[in-house]
Amino acid sequence: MSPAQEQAARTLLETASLRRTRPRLLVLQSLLQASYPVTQEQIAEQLGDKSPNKVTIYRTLEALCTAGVVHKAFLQDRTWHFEPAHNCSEHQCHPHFTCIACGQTTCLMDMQVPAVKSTHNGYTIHRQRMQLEGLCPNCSC
Amino acid sequence: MSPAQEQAARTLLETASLRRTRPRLLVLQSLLQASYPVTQEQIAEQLGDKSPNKVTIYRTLEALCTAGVVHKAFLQDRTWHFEPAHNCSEHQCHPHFTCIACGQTTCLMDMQVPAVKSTHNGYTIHRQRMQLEGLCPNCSC
DNA sequence: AGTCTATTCGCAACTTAGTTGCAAATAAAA
DNA sequence: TTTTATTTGCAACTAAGTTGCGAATAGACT
Ligand SMILES: [Mn+2]
Ligand SMILES: [Mn+2]
Ligand SMILES: [Zn+2]
Ligand SMILES: [Zn+2]
Repeated sequence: MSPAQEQAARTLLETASLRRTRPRLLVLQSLLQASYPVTQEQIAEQLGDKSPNKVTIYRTLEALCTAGVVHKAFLQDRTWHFEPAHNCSEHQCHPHFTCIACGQTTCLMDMQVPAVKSTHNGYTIHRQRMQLEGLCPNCSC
Repeated sequence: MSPAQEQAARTLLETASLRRTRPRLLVLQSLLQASYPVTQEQIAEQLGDKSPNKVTIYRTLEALCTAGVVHKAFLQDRTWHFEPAHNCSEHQCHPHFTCIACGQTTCLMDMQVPAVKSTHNGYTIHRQRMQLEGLCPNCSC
């Protein structure tokens, strides 16, 4: 973990008005250095010996989500995958692509998805999530 | 359950090359008469005394999904919601809207969502799911 | 109609992501 | 340094979905 990321984690906690605790700094750094959304288990694995307790990771993720610093990106195999919210706008997150062959999920930051109107027949739309399935470049062969 | 729906259920089973058993007919009829995606538990509840065993409902839904007659519409609260596939195209399902106030989910059959291209930077896209969150007409007040 | 067999069903036991209650530890304010 | 509200870790729990296996049955064949 780079010093820059450690600093970023501290700043995010301050932004969120959350106490600067060891578990929170570790979880945030783990999220920041990942290049795709990760699960509680992946975070724990990545942190190894230093990892906080499972319950603490979940509670930290929940607090960060409530503060808007982290998003629940998608639910896959009944498991939530989390990512920093810094690349998403308020209403529209980038699409996520899951390969049905290798299981790998990718953030399609460069794909243009037209945002739906914020209202539709009386519905007020706060958030839009796009989930794509198919074959990744590797598995398309 | 109308006789028409009973007939529709029989036809769908035939289409899917699945044996016409009591549990399968019941599950299919329950799906057909629902106006939104439903869970295993909702199906069991709706069928009441006549409901097949929980495991049988899951296995039936799985078989119907494999046959393409039913779709897993979305995962909510770690629970799959199923619906007949008859209103979806091969690649694009209609968007689903969940109200964050009352929890109700609606199929937005009339919303135009531009289908993403079937390829993107080497990714081959087979299926696209759009999930919307916000306030339903009732709760927008 | 009766027989046969591959398929399907029901039950009990299991798996696992996520949650809850509570006592011990600690961040940060005083 | 002291104090206290907040946070953490542990153990036990919850609940959707799965698995193994013996019993039941759809549908083919006589
Ligand atoms: Mn992403
Ligand atoms: Mn639908
Ligand atoms: Zn792949
Ligand atoms: Zn509502």
